[in-house]
Amino acid sequence: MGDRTEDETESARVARVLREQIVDGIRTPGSRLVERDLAAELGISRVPVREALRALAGEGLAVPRRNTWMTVRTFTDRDIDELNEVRIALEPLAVRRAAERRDPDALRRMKQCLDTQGRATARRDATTARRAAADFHEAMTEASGNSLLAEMSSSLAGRMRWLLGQYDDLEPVYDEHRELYLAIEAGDASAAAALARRHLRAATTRARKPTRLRT
Amino acid sequence: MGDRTEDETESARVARVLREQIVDGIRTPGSRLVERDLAAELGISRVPVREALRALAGEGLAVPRRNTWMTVRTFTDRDIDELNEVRIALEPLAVRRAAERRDPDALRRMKQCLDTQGRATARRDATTARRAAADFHEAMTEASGNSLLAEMSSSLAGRMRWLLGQYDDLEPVYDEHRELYLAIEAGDASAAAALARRHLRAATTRARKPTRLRT
DNA sequence: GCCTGAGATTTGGTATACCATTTTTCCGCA
DNA sequence: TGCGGAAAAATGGTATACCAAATCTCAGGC
Repeated sequence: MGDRTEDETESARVARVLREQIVDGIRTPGSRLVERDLAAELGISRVPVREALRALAGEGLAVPRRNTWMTVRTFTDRDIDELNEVRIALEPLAVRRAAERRDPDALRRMKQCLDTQGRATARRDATTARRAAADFHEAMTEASGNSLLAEMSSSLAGRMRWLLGQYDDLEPVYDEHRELYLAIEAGDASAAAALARRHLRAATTRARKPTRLRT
Repeated sequence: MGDRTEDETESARVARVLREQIVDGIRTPGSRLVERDLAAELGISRVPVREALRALAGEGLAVPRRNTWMTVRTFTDRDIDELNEVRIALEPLAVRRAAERRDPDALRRMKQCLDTQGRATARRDATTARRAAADFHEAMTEASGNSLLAEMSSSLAGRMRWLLGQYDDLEPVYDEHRELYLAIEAGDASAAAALARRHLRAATTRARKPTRLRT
């Protein structure tokens, strides 16, 4: 999918491909990300690969070392806790602002993501459901009207998509997103913020279970 | 200063130099950042300059356009409000955690920055005072023990340094930092969080005054 | 005088090449 | 057999070169 000649730079394309592979677990945590090898693999030169790797490092999906190869990040329980702690600081604010604004375009985008997520969840299409869930979060932070807040959340998107990939039961995620959307659409800022906090606390426990099991 | 042969990559050095020039206003908002020109100016090739510019764009100090030059970011009142809104979400959390941990090393680093800031403020050395104030914030978020939180704050550091450069009276900033430090050192998490919120509200009004005056 | 648009110029995107540093390999020795 | 350590290989950092796209300039027409 998406191999068309978009007017996307090679660098952006490579970043997208690698990000996908990392969050989907195709690139296993700890494995090397060697500029030359990736360039050869993708049939391009090192320069765009290099830029893509820097971008992934910025998103916390790749770990750079001095003068040596990067590796795919290994997420720990502590990383998950830190991520959720930051999200609990940012997302209730985002949904509160979104509920205050009720921007029609933003609401429409959220609704679209939500419906896609709902359909994908119903037919057990985990990949699509996860992607739609991530898109919903992005649309939500954009609906806040605070572009910096949206930018910060977007820099967490990779980590969040990885996190979503860790658990299989995606129904509760859809249900909670739906409640969240309804509260925002209704303009109930306090309720929306409360739901966001609850959603995040639930996400913490959901994520920890499978991680703990394979210890 | 700092022209020694550190084992810093050219790319990092260029980023540091440009960041300094931007927050100090030597590169005026809206002015072009042309890879070739900067490379010639610094006597190096385009590659490290390119990487530095990407980094600055990530920090929100440079604005990239499609297939064209970047420009130095022009900050608006709205940008300031958005920045402070995000800081109000993140920093009280950081100081709360810092007060709960009271890590001796972290406290020592904070104290050191604070003292430097105090001395520089007393002798009206605005440049040093601003840098020390920024370092204090960084030490504070690191003291939280949440590395992601520290990373997020660090990505805001450039914008914050720009913001600090906008106002001249640095004494209140020092006073508030000192109170903040004392609360954290005393382990009073709630007081520390409250002080952080107050500090940020004060920062908003301080920053807006000079911006408004030159409208 | 002002718009238009085609050619010249500027500029970022990518490819290739070389170098310094780090990592790996593997031989000789205890 | 295990352990330095030096040579070899791997790898990121930087420089240079070329290309396509965007921007700028300016002559020509209204």
